[in-house]
Amino acid sequence: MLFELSPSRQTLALVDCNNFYASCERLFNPSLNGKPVVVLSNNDGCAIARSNEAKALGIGMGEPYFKWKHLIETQGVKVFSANFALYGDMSRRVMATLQQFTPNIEIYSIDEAFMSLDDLGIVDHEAFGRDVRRTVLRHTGLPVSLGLARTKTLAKVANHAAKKVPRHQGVCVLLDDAAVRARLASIPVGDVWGVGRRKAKWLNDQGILTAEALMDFDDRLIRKHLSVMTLRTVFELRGIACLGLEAAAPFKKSIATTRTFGDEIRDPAELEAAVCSFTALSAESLRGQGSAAGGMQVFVETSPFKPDYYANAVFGDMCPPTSFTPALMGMARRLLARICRPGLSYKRAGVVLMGFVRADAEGAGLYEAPAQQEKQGRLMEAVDRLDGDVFWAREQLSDGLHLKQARRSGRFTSRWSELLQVC
DNA sequence: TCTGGGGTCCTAGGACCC
DNA sequence: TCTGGGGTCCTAGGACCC
Repeated sequence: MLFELSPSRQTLALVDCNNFYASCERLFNPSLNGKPVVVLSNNDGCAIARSNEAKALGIGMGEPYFKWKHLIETQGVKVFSANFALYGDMSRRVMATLQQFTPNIEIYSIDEAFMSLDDLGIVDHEAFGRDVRRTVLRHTGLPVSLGLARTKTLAKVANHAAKKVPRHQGVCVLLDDAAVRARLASIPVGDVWGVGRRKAKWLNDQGILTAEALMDFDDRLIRKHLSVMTLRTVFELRGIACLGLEAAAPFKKSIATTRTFGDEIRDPAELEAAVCSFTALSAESLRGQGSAAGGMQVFVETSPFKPDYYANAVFGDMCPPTSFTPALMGMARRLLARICRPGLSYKRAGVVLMGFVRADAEGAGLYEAPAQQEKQGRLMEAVDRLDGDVFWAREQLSDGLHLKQARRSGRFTSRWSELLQVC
């Protein structure tokens, strides 16, 4: 049997910050309250967060800036370059507040967390939700919404309702079977967590339009035409928990640093410097989780919106696996040399680390003398403590990371270097 | 003129093996 | 007309999420 088939008795809450990045900008600039606010992606390319007022103007998620730029003049839209240092810091404050209610939380993304409510002795779930909401607002100034339900997928549904249905005022409890069914009937199948555009289209073609219809659909057809993941989603809609709370942050299996450049790069030395910067950032994150990388991918790309598009990627093996930045940079440069064609203007590049082993595992650094290894480790620790204020020599050539960020707000909460325009 | 970044997982298909 | 079959491993590409 694939799954335990009895309905779940657990209770989960999904806490989600409302329009997170836009709310963070408002926090330090109250004059933005009530006005449409949009936060842009790197290079000020497209919208990645919108206040409710901005959504009401029809500015879509991921919509390119140039398409709605005119609304700045006509509708008074306030626009900001992404300030990930600020958002990361605010996220940590929100999560710390949630952890005061229970240590059993799963930080799912920068602005979302699942809380296990079992063992808390909650009698009135609605009142509990309101308490969490009030407390987070008081501690951080950020508005959140809560959805309470028996499974993660239903908690997502409840959270959606908490945001969209005014009478819920940010808290929706969905524990009763009849209430679940009624709610699912009002939700388009494409809005269900785990059902993307492609699966929604297939389901619509089968006559499945709502989450309720998906809940009642044929398991065998789901398994045959979609995937086991989608079948899990269907079970979760039925109140049968297939996805557990993952309290410990899982080890990443790959770590990538990639950027689209604000201005295209023609000079191979500059491209190399940028790739070295990406390597240093990925390596820092790698050491942060105590891993060493056994593999690396480097890729480059010209603008896909121009003729003579060129994209290429190459893999290399690190033997033994390492987290030592100079060794990783050396590999990155060798790989880049194999795919970088002179004369082209590059718009995007990236470094992906993979094939991780624990940094202290046997085999990691097997061929380095122990004294050498220890020296390298101490050096990297010292570098990481300096928190981005150190530049590797080859990075310096890159003059930052070639990002355009015309409208970034101040670093209200961070001492991070102004030079490194990354999260 | 101007279109993000960082992840995970599944599936299909080929190579290879017995 | 013709075909063994089943297993594993790897990779590329797709789909999805925030």
